[in-house]
Amino acid sequence: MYEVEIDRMDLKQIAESGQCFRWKQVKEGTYSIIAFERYLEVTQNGSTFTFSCDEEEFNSVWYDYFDLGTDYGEVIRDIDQSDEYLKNAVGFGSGIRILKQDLWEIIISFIISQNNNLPRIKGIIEKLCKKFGRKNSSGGREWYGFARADSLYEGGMEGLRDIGLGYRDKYIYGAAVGIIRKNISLDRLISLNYQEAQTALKEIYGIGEKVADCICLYGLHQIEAFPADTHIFKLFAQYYPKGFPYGRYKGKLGIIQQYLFYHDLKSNSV
DNA sequence: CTCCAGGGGCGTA
DNA sequence: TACGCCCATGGA
Repeated sequence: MYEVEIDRMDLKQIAESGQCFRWKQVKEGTYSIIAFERYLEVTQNGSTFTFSCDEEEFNSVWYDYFDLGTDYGEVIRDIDQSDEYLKNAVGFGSGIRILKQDLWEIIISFIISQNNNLPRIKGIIEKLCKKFGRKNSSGGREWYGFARADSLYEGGMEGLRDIGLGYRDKYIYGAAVGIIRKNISLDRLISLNYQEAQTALKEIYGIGEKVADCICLYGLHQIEAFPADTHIFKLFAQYYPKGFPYGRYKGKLGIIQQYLFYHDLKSNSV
């Protein structure tokens, strides 16, 4: 157990912001997280967070995962105060952070996300991990690591039947083949800048501009990436008829996008 | 450039 | 019961 004070972080907001698919609410204020072949439980009480790991693991793994080195307050303070819609959206999701997640997991997760809804995405990923992930047990609990490329490769296209991927199955299998045959290099993607990474990702079968931007933002932490989906386009048409001020937020558009997306998602579901 | 399939669940009428 | 809509993309 490790207890720490963290400003501007809200587990519920992060969990529901559509960037992670393997968080589960254990009880009010507590979430279980599976990432990097580790199982973590975090409890939030105001700005006090209790991590189920020790201090060493918190510092070496989770500090980075939660992007605790970035001052989101600075981003928030820089918002154009005359932009009522954005100001409202930021106030609504001010505890959101852009997680630094595993690149392979993000590539697969966001290929699955295309033309899909959040509950179904989570269900598919859970099935994939159960079948192709490493089985772990800790504290009398059983959990699966993320689906591994080599396991997916060995399973072939037939292995993906009954997962519910639909037409996305060939993209997932293709990505696994790409890793095994070294046509896709995760290390190389990590070394590229945003534009280069986006271009390289779009060359992967099943990845277009939208998914490439999601992978840049959530898997490579390129915070200038601005994934524009139907939520964003609708909101732009309604609230920014003269165009969204992209230039105003250059270099941190990804964070701005997350506030807008989360606000739209939540305000439409209530 | 435009059009449309392809899975499947869910909200809406 | 039907139909549109999903954090789109590839292929015709």
